[in-house]
Amino acid sequence: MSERPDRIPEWCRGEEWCSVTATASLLGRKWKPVIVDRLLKNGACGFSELEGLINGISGKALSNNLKELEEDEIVNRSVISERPYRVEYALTDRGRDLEPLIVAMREWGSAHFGPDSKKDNP
Amino acid sequence: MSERPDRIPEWCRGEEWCSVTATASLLGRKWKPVIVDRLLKNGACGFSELEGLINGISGKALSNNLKELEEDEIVNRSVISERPYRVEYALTDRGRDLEPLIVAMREWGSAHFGPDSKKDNP
DNA sequence: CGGTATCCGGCAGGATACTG
DNA sequence: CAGTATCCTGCCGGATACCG
Repeated sequence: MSERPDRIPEWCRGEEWCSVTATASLLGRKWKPVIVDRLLKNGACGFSELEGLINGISGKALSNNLKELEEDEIVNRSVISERPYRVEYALTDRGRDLEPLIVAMREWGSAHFGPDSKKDNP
Repeated sequence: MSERPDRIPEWCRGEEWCSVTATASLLGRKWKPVIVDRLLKNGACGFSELEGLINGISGKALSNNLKELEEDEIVNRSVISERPYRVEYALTDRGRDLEPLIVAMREWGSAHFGPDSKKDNP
């Protein structure tokens, strides 16, 4: 498949300052980072399993986002068994490389809005 | 202002697995991480200056995103001078705390789509 | 179980023109 | 310079119903 997913803008080529734009183009949606987070923590998941792990997501949104993540080679989908029908979504290498990014999101989020976030002057 | 911006969903409260959702709610848009990236690299900027640093953004999008980032206490806006009219956007402490996250985005982006990204087997 | 089809609303964001 | 106003588009995503 393509080295450069269509989701990354055409004008965004190589320049160092473009890398954030490129990343934001692939992950900058409501659910994508959360999906990657759950796959990092739980390993490969089935569809409904993933749905259960993500509070508030609708089946359609999950389906669409998984499809795009697959196109962008962040997630890999494989059929595990035919009867009963079982599918598994797992991170690719590229997807696993997102771990530091997701960890940074977790930390920033819980530092500022989490259970033990310190107010202005603790 | 509010500890928990409205943009973070109501059901997202404290639980550790919510921190990614919370962060995605605040930054998970097309331009926000890019804006933070530019402010990190260039320091405080005026409006047009920032517009020039961000390839492809429209004035309206920049205006809207800055307003939201300000509401979420990630960016601070201050009027520098009245004649000529000058404004400056700078990161708050909370905004500066995003640096590791933005750095992770830069690194993932340039590793996978950047000028010197290695193909599958270098 | 693992989705797709359809309908539908909202909002993000582009273009352009205009203001103080 | 630093925006706002308006118009208009497309996509995102929720709800629901249905399929193999």
